[in-house]
Amino acid sequence: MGNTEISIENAEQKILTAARNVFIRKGFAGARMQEIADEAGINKALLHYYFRSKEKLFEVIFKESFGKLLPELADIFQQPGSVFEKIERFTEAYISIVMEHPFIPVFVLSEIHRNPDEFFDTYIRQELAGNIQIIAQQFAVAAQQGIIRPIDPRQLMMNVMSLCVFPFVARPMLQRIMHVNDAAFMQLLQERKTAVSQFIIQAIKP
Amino acid sequence: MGNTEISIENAEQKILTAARNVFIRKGFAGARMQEIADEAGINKALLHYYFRSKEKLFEVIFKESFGKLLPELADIFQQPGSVFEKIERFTEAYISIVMEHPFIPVFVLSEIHRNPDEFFDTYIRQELAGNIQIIAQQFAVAAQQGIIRPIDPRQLMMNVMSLCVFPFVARPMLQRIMHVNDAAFMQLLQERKTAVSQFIIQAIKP
DNA sequence: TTTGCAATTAACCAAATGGTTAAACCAAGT
DNA sequence: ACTTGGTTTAACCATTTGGTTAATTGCAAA
Repeated sequence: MGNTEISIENAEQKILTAARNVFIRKGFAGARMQEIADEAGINKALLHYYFRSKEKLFEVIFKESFGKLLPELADIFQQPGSVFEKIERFTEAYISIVMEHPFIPVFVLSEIHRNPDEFFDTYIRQELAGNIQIIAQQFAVAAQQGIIRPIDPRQLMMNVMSLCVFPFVARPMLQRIMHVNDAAFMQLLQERKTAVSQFIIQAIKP
Repeated sequence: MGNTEISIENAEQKILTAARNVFIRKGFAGARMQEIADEAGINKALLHYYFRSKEKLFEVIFKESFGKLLPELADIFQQPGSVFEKIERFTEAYISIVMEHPFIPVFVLSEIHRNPDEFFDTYIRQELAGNIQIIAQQFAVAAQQGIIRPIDPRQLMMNVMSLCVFPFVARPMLQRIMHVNDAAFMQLLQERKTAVSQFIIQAIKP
């Protein structure tokens, strides 16, 4: 009966999955090791056997999640193309990736409040800081050349981020406000991949 | 020496101020009653004397904060005016109010994850649910009449909210990314009051 | 001055929590 | 059969935490 592929997960995987869910529901401080153990169907001591501490466990999950997002996004503004193309690629990539890992923005949000400096030093300063300067510069140049309407590049950057991130962090409220179930919300996000870039481009094209 | 106006706060006020700060820094689960007491410069038992429990204390602060925002926003879409005017008023009002109470969006965000149903039932369903339907309806009608470009009203609503809320919840990261101090960030928010509505209107006008 | 009542505190408590330990389990190798 | 190694568990521990209690303080009315 060879079938240890998906049906039977090993303890480590079960822990990671359970921990991810609990951390999402409760946040870092609110999460309980016992609850994670219960949800994983294993003994609490096993958590510490595989991952030394609550902090370490969270770190593993956080890095694993966030590590998926950063490189792909960083890449986009390196490659050639017009500002419009880059915005299209960025929003499409961000929403696509995060649709498959919806917990990432919530984690990031909670981390930047819990530990802003360490978060920034660990993930942003090295991997993104340069790119962000480049993006702002590209926006500024485009505005100067009349390729896009005059706009503070920092406001534009905030706008792009806002439109991508917010639906994921506000999802529990948005679904209730708009009376949409999970499937319908995923459909909205699907449409949003192009809706956001169209919205932005319409707003900034001369 | 009559001067018990501002300089000398009573214990209750000191507690509320301290609690607000600690809840912002640590979130509900991460906040410690002892830390609040220390920051208020009073004994921990006094917290329970004035506010029965941690939950109650948080509730008082949350309601007090959120109560400032809701009525003013709800009002805007009731009053007459074009869609454009309403968007202008909404973004201006939201950013203005929240600039003076920057903790509100963070509280709301954490509450909709901690207790989505209760939050929705308590604050949204009664006070805003109707208005939100009205807004969506107004957007839909405007699109149909060609007053604004064709756009899914739900996407447009999410866009408006995104652009207003995000800078406040992502502030610790944004300031580091953009290398701006508190004063400069406030200046950015100040400019954002009109920048956001201009951005939206530019995006949706035919 | 005394009484009374709200405000404030130190000391305490039970429950919860992250983490540890020593023993048991179990599959593979000999 | 027996050892060996990683895996898993039950029981335990020290500390933290929200909350309580009983005593003290301060102050205004009688």
